Amino acid sequence: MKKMKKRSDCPISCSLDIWGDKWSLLIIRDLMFSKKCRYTDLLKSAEGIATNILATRLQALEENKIIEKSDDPESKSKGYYKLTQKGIDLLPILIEIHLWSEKYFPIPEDIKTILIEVKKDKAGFINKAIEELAND
Amino acid sequence: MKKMKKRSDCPISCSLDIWGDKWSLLIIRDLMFSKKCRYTDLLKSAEGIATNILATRLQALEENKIIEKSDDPESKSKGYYKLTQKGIDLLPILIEIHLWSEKYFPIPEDIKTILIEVKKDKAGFINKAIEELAND
DNA sequence: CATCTTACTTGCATTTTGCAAGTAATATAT
DNA sequence: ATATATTACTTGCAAAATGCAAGTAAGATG
Repeated sequence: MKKMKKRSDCPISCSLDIWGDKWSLLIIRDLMFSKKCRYTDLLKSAEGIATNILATRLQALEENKIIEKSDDPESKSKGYYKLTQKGIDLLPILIEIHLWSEKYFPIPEDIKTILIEVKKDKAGFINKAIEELAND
Repeated sequence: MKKMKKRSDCPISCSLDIWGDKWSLLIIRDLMFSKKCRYTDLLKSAEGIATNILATRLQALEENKIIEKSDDPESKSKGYYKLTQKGIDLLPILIEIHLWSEKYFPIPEDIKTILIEVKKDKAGFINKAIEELAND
């Protein structure tokens, strides 16, 4: 897998070099909120990612230590992906994207309900969620 | 300009459909933090965007009401771009990307200094910055 | 032991990106 | 007044990334 060359020292630019494409944050979203962790689960997500794109994105995210692949102890044919701490720490970014979206687009009701909780105590929500994610 | 088709109702996905590429957030960063507002200023940014890519991204951001183009009253050959409220409201996302970057990469000292202020009172910093941006 | 599932890989067409050069409408200098 | 420069792009083309369909290999299931 060819690495994206670092374009500058800007923190936004460095971040985008890693996950600044149309698919990476959706994969991270699935691992974070849906607990989808197997390759086939990720393939089934609403947006319909192509299998070769999924494979290359997973590899890039793994190389950048955002996710890690583990073997399923029950079955040798199954593996699963999970977020590293570096990946879990993207949660505040995903939350802010949700809040921005809510302001400017119609969004699903179930997500709206969760965002009401977020807005009551953003820092508290994030800390709790990060802790839960770290305990998996 | 061909529109990115909406892939799903997910707020993350809808957001990425608009600004989820390697360049859009860098343009928004420049308009937000450097007050670079002319076409040639944006072209000169550290990452070296190609002129045709800049033109298509600006058009897409304008169509999506993230930025708007105005004429310079002093000069007919000069125009400038500025963020709309919708664009200004991306600030919390950019701030969280900065904070994530700071945790995982070496980042420039001047930005670190600003992030110290951000961490003292995140909500306060964001409110003040949004207000200032809206008054331009 | 045959079929199914999982996790991919490969090949190829289409789309997007990147680079270089070109252009048209002002603006500035001589 | 004319020549040069600047601004804000557009165009053409090569290279890279994406998307789609089909294939594959190892392990699980009936």
